[in-house]
Amino acid sequence: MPDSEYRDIRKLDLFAQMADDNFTSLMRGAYVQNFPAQIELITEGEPSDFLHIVVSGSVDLFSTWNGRETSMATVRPISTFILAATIKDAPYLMSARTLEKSRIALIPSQDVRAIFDADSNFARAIVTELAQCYRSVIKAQKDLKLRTSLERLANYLLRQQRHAGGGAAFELDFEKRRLASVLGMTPENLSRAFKGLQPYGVSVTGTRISIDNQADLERFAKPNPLIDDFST
Amino acid sequence: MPDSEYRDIRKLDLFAQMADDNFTSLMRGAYVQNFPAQIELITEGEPSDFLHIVVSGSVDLFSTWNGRETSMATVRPISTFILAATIKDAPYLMSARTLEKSRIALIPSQDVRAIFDADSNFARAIVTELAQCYRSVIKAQKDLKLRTSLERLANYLLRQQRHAGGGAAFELDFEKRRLASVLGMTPENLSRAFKGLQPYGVSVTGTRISIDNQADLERFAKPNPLIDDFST
DNA sequence: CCGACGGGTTGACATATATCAATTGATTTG
DNA sequence: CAAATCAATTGATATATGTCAACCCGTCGG
Repeated sequence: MPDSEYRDIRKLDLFAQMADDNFTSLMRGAYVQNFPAQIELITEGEPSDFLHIVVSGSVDLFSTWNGRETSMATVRPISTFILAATIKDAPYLMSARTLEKSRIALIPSQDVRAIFDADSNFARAIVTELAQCYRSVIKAQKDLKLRTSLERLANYLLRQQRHAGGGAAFELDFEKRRLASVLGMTPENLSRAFKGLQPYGVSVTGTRISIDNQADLERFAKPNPLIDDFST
Repeated sequence: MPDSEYRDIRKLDLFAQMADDNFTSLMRGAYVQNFPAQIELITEGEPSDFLHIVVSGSVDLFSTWNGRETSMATVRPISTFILAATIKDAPYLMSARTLEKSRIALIPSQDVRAIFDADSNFARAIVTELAQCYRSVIKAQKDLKLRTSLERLANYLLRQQRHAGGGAAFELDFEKRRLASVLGMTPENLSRAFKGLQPYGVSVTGTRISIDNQADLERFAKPNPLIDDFST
């Protein structure tokens, strides 16, 4: 593993505070690999042998049932995924596939569990990370159960806008069919939802979004920190 | 706090393995209180000063947005709620109200965080509990995004049946309007959904459910451990 | 006993969302 | 360049779900 990557991983909240030698021994068992786009990294139901870290590229977490499929989340550098399965030594609940050419680090789950017991800073970081993940899913569930698809899209755009720096115009960070799945609707419906937001000053050209009337859109979307603020 | 309650709480997965004196000091700051039915214990958005434990009775976790409300989960004895907010020292994402006369133990959040650092067995238990909670929400989200309301009801009935011992007839454990909210539908729709399951051998009399054709219902519901199995 | 109340149900209807088919437009590929 | 491909869009239509109003039927308190 190149030194720069090693340092990037070290800087993750999950690893930043732990003892040097614990981090080193965690990394000793780890390996890093490049994957092309559209490769299925893990499949739901399989045992969770490795904690995964996206070093570069991006990964889609999705689930299937009865022939249907839905996107649950997107993982971007640098962060981990399937931490909960690793901790519980339980089967993956979601599958993961690369969205683009990606570099993934794999840390044996048993090493993570062992170092957890040995390093209380690491333990605290894992707990914080898990609590964060839990709260994110709760927010997503509130979004799904309390809002219509039009409201979900409106709030998604406001979040994305803020994430992109807050300017009136910004880019969607993934293709619309995946956005539709993340928001819990069909691509056709997303297309109509964008039109439905035109009266509130939203215009779309390809992946470029422009919010021409911030106040109007916010009045419609009614964003709420207890749903839309990812940092708390 | 009576001795029997003290021992019951001690037996919780969360506290079972921790050192005696740590448990004692955790309980020293705690207090237990009786609440009547329909009392709002916590309100979303407020700071999370206490970890809550339902000793007896039951508690509804719910959320609101823009005048709408939805039930997120029901907490029954003996288990904790809002662990994640306590750990992160962040605002509650959900409100909680007693469904019936209930006895609730309250442990100051800062004590939980302090003992976490001092007791690695407690730390591990918290991580396991949080991972469990996280996975439960992921399952709930898959249920919501991948299934129709009829399918959700069918699978709920199968889960409830198993929970009740597996017999052909069993009782719903809460009122239908709340069940509707938990399943993400209106009471009217739930009523129709029950009718929609009649062809699969489901009959309903008040809160009593009878599954007359197990195989038929399962063929329709297609239960899946990665969504419906709460233990993994 | 009566009447108020609340949960549950039902029917009629409105709205939201999905589905299917066809088209466009951009990109890739031979 | 032309054919093939695929995401995105659009229109027509079907299905799912919500809303509103009415009603039923227990329970509870006067």
